[in-house]
Amino acid sequence: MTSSSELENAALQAAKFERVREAHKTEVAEDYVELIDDLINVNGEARVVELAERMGVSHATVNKIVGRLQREGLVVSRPYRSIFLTDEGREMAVEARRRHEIVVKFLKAAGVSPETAEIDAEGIEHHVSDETLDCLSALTGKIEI
Amino acid sequence: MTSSSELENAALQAAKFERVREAHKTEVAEDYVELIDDLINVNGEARVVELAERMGVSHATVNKIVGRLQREGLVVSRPYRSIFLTDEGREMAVEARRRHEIVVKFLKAAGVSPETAEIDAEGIEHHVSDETLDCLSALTGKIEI
DNA sequence: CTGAATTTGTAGCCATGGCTACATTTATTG
DNA sequence: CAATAAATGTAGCCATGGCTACAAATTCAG
Repeated sequence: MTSSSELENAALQAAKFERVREAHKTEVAEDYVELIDDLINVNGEARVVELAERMGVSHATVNKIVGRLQREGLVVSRPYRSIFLTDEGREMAVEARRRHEIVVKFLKAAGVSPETAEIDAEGIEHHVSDETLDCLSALTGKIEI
Repeated sequence: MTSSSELENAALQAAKFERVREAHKTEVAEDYVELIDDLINVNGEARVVELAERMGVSHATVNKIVGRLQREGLVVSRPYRSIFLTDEGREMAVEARRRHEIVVKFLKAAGVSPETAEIDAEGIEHHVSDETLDCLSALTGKIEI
């Protein structure tokens, strides 16, 4: 149905790509928000330097992105102070971590090495619908038995 | 290991995000090259209008991206003519389709509806390592039995 | 074969997320 | 407490991938 011999409906196909582009917009936000939450939980605060180090990016880039997150109401930050999550940001972090963990668990259960599972999950988690997430959970249970 | 109570090594974590960013760069190329290959196989040629329609994007955007693909040696195009793949482009298309199909098959086998499977696969396929791909194939076989 | 429709190209705008370089503020230490 | 170190902020650059608007070429009708 996908490709090869027959071409699917153009509008449907366009909708899929549209969806992927949409997901990309929230990916960065999810990753940052989740990391900020982790840092707050473990270190007691989230600072620009550590975000930069853990994201593998310059502090200038972090600043820019934190600015956007603040505009979008996910984060609160005052100059030269550490970064906090809004309620909305915290919700997003929780949800992101939930997805992440489901995907990682599934991959490991499927026989993927822990290292690869972590790496692939980082890319996959943002593109998994609730429906698929449920199926992965269920499958993880079955495999483990 | 991922998050919650303990923070993993910063360099490792950075490497993962680095990897995801890297994948993003090739995503667009893979999607276009695969679609171009499909169009050539089915319609005999790939034209800008149809790429635009199927990607859900303006023709100006397609033009810009095709320009990049040509700079990168994946595609050949002359003004006002249809678009062709280079050998490298064709290889990328074949590989992309292979991944796509493995992911879709797996998702369907896992109980995801065909529509959702197609949608999610579009986002997932670019972030799945060879190791994971092998595990998904194997798992698909087991589930089907 | 000419005129209209379609397709393609191009220019110029925008936001994002990279970067370096430099400025400023905060923290540390002698 | 002053001087240095570290962290943060800001400016300005780049490429990407969106867009609209307009220009040019090609195709299709009549």
